[in-house]
Amino acid sequence: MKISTKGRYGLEALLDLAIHSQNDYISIKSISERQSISDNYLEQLFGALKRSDIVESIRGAQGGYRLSRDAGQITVRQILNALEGPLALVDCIIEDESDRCDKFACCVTRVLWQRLMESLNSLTDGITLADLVSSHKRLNEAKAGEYYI
Amino acid sequence: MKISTKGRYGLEALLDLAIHSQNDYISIKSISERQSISDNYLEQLFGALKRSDIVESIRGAQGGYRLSRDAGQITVRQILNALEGPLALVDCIIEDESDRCDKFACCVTRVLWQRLMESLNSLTDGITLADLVSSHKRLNEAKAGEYYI
DNA sequence: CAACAATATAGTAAACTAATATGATTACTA
DNA sequence: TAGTAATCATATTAGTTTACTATATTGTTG
Repeated sequence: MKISTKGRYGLEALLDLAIHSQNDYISIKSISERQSISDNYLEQLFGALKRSDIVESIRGAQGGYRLSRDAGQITVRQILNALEGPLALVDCIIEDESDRCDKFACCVTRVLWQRLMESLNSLTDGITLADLVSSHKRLNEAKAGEYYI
Repeated sequence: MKISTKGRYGLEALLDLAIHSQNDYISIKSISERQSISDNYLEQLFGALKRSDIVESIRGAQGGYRLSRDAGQITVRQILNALEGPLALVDCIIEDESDRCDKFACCVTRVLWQRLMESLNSLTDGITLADLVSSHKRLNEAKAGEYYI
């Protein structure tokens, strides 16, 4: 019941990007170094993020990635959907999945899985990358404050 | 981001048990046949369910399993915890896990994973096996009704 | 004792994950 | 225009996990 490193790393990398880019393009390499994630692996993730129109890129030297819109317009749900697919705990509740079973017990529990997915969806819909950025800033200030004790 | 067959099969098997047992002991084999789940595999799941005090058993001929308390007192959360562990989407938010990372981006997203877990917890806390049973009964009646159209 | 059923532990093939590797393409800079 | 820094696209792989299967043991009933 874990999400994979795709979702975790991807979210952390996007947070790094949102913090370090002021609308300018940031290279995978610099993100990879700050967050200690393999740059080769990050490239794959950013490929998916680009296809989902969450980031845009410029190739070549001095190229890189930046958010394709304001951080406040990018939700955690969009990010996780791009990297992990739908937040469904079982396959049979995904729209285009047709391999539904016909056991009575399955039909009953399906409603349950659906409710869990909806709850994850609405929660992640309500949190944007901008929220994470400001939560990071608050965390940083709190940390800085500790030195004065 | 899927739960494993442990949680799925286990929940379906318990629902079957709740429906077919009136406080009497039901064999794994009969559940396995009704739900088409390998009986050998179900035995493992019921082992875990017993250790979590969700079912109790009697060995030997005419033995089997039954719920260790009223279905209304058994929550979906208890069942999933027994079979899948805590509903944590990442490891670093589990109480007894000490392998916390120290990357700033991770700390910020940790709060997010925590909120998702809490939401799953409170939702599954509010649904009991008895709820699933009655939802099954309603589904069955609706199905029976269809024949009269 | 024979049939039945839970209990416990070990083994395994297949699938999946998390990378790694390789090479191509593109664009900026000097 | 040569060199280099970067994205882009696939393929490969080591390791892990999943979903069972197998085997043996213990206990219960008739």
